[in-house]
Amino acid sequence: MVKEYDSSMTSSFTETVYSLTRQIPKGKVATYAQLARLAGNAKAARAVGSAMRTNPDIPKTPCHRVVASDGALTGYSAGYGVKTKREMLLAEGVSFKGTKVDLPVSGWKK
DNA sequence: ATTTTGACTTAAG
DNA sequence: GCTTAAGCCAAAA
Repeated sequence: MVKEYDSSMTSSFTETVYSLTRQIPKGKVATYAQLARLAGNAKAARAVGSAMRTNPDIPKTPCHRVVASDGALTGYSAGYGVKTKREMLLAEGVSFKGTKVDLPVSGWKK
């Protein structure tokens, strides 16, 4: 039997980020810096975005719930870009402040 | 192994 | 409030 590596056991910074992203409750949003910090590297916010860009599975990893440190919606590989991202968050009950997310209200944890 | 790039963040003008 | 510059880390070429 060929040894198949368990996708849920891969030890990588990116995998950790995916796990955290899946833990984001609906109607809430987390920032890249937040995930980076929870992943172990507070300064790896950029790497978090790179990991998301790899984006293995959309329904499995709600990357649309991840926004910039200021609540601004950045990039998005699916749909029409940030446009779709905003619609998805809005549909989940996330509060918006103009073009950005109201972090104090819809921010993940506090 | 080295270089490039990228869905970031903060500071300064 | 927006733009530019520099700093940071990790994955891909």
